[in-house]
Order: sequence, then structure tokens, then C-alpha cells
Amino acid sequence: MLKLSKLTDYAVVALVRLGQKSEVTTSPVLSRSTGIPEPTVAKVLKILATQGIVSSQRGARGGYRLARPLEEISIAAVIQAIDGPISLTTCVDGGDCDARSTCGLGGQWDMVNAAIRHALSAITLADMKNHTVTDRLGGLHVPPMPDGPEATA
Amino acid sequence: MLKLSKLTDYAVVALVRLGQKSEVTTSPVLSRSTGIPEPTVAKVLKILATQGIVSSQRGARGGYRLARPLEEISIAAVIQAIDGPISLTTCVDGGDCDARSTCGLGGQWDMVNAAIRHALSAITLADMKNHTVTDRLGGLHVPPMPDGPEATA
DNA sequence: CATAATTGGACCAGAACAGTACTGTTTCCT
DNA sequence: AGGAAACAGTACTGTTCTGGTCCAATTATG
Repeated sequence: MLKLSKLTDYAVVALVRLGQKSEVTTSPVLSRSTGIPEPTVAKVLKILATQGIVSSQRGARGGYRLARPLEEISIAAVIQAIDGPISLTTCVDGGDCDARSTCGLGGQWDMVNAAIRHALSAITLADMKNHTVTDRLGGLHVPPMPDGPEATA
Repeated sequence: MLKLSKLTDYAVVALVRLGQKSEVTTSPVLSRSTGIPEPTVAKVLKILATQGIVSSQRGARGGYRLARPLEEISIAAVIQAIDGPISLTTCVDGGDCDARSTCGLGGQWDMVNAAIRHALSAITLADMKNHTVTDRLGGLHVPPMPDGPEATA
């Protein structure tokens, strides 16, 4: 379906929320403020920590914090952190393709991959937060939450 | 992994090959000329027929034929035919998202989806064929990719 | 009209993913 | 110090989806 994993979706949500507060935040708090199940959000944060997207603080009073400002994190980076490399086909450069000699289109997919990657790299998490481009949202859309309507959990 | 199904890859290969002959072609013939297993190529063509990408002729002496010239078929169309709609998340407009009220980013993904769709719509099957870099099959070299074929509209 | 060729649709097996749970390590607070 | 809180890593389970196979409907041909 050419859809990215739900984990990635969660990652973006959590990261945007995380970018709205400067102090470290724990998984349970993030879970409550985003609506994502606690184990899942914990898993996502864990992965993001290993990829350097967020920095973690262990121990009591620990939590997670954005390693970079939202403006510096592209959607592509998040996708690559969670879902792995962005390669539409297995026929990428270096990949093994048994029908390579007969398929006739060499590595044309690289062009497509590059296009996708470029489009995804141009959008940052800040773009996801600032509702700049999207007034055309016909449906229900959420008010731009002032600042953490939870935090006092 | 943000990769599309192998079926889609096969579809592109089969379509490009199909575009190189004007008469109707059967699945077995296409299988032999592409290297794709017969049942698989048959399945792919079947799906493409239902989506109107190719026209089919049942019965003896039947086969498949391109419904549109290669130049008129975009990669996006093929992907949508095989993999379904291009929607990176389930949170698209009209989709059901239980965490919609809390995720905080309304339908920002639509912007990302649109970017992807645009990038994919700009590449046609003719672009996949016409290509001059098919000479280096064994090597891994990325085609000229200045800044993305067309992603910045 | 019978036969053969070919598409059309349904079915089944395998893998990949999402989600959950558990255990271990680290750090703060009392 | 001792206990509690929170991250880190691993393992497991259930579900979904892709990929592949088989049988039925259809049509030209002899």
C-alpha cells in the first residue's frame, strides 16, 4: 500500500509533542499526551534514541529529549530511523535481483527512490507542527494546543 | 521499510515490455521475455486489467495489451493499481484515527502524501524505458540525479 | 459442436510487522 | 545506603499482508 509503518506515524507524533517542551519527558507522560499506548511509545522512543533523533536520560527523573530542534529533523530521517532505508524496490544498487538481466530497466528505480527521498527530506517535523500549508483540511482538525495540556500527570 | 511490493516492481517490468509490442501478448510469453514466474506475471496482469492499465482479451488467442501508451502511465498509477492508494498513514482525510484528538497534527500527513504522489506522478513508464543507463547492468551506479527529477513544484 | 487456449476469481502458505511483556541496568531521592 | 523510578535490551505472540498456487468461466478455432 506504500504506507509507512504505524510506528513511524507514532514517532512523528511523539517527536512533535516532544518538541513542544524543553524539559525531559518520560514515556508514560508522552503516552498520555499523545494517546499512544505506553509500551508502544516506549518502543518508539527507544528506537529513536538509538538512532540519535532523541537523547535519553536514564534513571529516576530521566526521560527523553529532542537531540535536534524540530526544524532540523526531516520526515525522511524519522522514516529511516524507524522503517529503515528508503528503497522502494529490492532492485537497488547493490541489491540482488534475479531478473536483472531480463527486466530491461537496469536500475531505473534509483531515480524513483531519489525522487521520494528528496520529497521526504524537504519536509521537517516543524512543518508538521506549524499548520502553514494545510488549511485545505476539510475534516476535523485539532486546535493548535497551547502548551502541554497534560504535564501535570 | 517504505518499499513497495515486489508485485509492483514486476508490474512495471511487464508493462514496459508490453509497451514494446503492439499486438496482444499472453502471460506465458511475457513471463519468458521478462523472467518473471508465469503465475506471478499472470496475477500482475490480472490486477492491471481490473484497474484499466491494460486491456485483456479472454479466450483462445487472447492476451493483454496496453490500454494507454507508456508515456501516459505514471509510476504512481501502477503503484496505486497494485499496492492500492498512496497514503503513508492511516490518518488520511476520511481515515479513522483513534488518536486524532490527541496526536496534535491534524492531517499534516496529507501534505507528505501529496508530495510523494506528485513525485511519483512525474515519472512515467516511458522514463523507465527510455533510459540510456541500461547498459551497465552489473554495476552499481546511480543515474544522473541533480536534485530530483521533479519534486519542487 | 467439441476442443484447446487464455483470462478471471478464489484459496492457501509463508513472512513481516505491530504490539506486549519481561528482565536488567542506571540514576535520583530519602 | 537502600529503595524507587525510568530507560535499555530481548523475547514472545497475535495479526496482517504479501506472494504464490489452483480451479472455474470464457472464447476463438477446427
